Amino acid sequence: MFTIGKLASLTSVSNDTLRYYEQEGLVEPAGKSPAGYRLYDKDSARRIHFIKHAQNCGFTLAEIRDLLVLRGRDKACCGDVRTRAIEKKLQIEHKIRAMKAMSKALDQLIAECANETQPVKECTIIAALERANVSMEMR
Amino acid sequence: MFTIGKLASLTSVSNDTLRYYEQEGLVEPAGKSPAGYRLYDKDSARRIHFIKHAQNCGFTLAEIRDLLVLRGRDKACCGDVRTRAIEKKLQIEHKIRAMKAMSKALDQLIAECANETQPVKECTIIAALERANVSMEMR
DNA sequence: CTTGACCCTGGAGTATACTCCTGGGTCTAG
DNA sequence: CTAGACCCAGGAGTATACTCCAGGGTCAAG
Repeated sequence: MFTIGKLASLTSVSNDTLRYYEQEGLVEPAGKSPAGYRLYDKDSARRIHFIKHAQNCGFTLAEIRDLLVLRGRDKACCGDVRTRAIEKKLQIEHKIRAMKAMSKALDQLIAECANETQPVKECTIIAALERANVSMEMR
Repeated sequence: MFTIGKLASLTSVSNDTLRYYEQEGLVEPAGKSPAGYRLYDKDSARRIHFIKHAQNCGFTLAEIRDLLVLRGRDKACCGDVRTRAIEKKLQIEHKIRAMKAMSKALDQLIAECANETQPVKECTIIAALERANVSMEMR
């Protein structure tokens, strides 16, 4: 069991952020000290890592909370989680395609702009980005 | 030449958003009507598409403005754009790796949770996400 | 028994990217 | 010549995800 500052440094988030997550229903301390200090355990750290990872991958805090709540409900069916997972996977795949197109466009730009003294007008970044045909319907 | 509503529907953004972009220095109308209506041309539409695409790929409006401003400066060297492009490419590659890990974790989840009536506790989404080893230092 | 590091709550402030509202002018079809 | 659709500026409001602050309690070391 450790206090908030410890968990904060273990997970590289701030005390404030941890309290904010608690307020938003994402993490509960494992317990409280007699003085009212939040006390956390290893599981809390795993939960924070989970949150950060999921966030990194494009889940919002609300979505993450949903997943965490589902996990908590013994009666919830796998199907619920599965549906969400499939939905999210499609979103992620879409985003990956967009990012790959962007990456390619950047590659081209980097290659073609090797001449450092050439004026920008000759650069192809804008053309490359305009060419890249990725749908716009993403958030 | 067409008015703001036309451009809005052509590019699937709202009138308000277009005015906001103008305010933020991202798009100028090609001209104004005698009554003060904004008038746009095809280039405006291309610019909006560029903005939306770049945004979709993780550029912030500030970064996009920088790129657009650079394009406008005849004297700017290709090197400036190139440096930004390389930086952004690294960020994008990092993000793509994270998303791929997430996608894989989701695949696994979807496969393992094929039994729709299985309780969530048996699901592996959290485990999968916790296993996925993607660095946390991303924004 | 005090000092400094740490913790608490509650609330305000920040950045980004919109989104909506008020109160008014313009334009086109019937 | 009027109704309805569209445009304007300026400013307030929203959502997300923090971040900071005030005012005060707690705890371990010396």
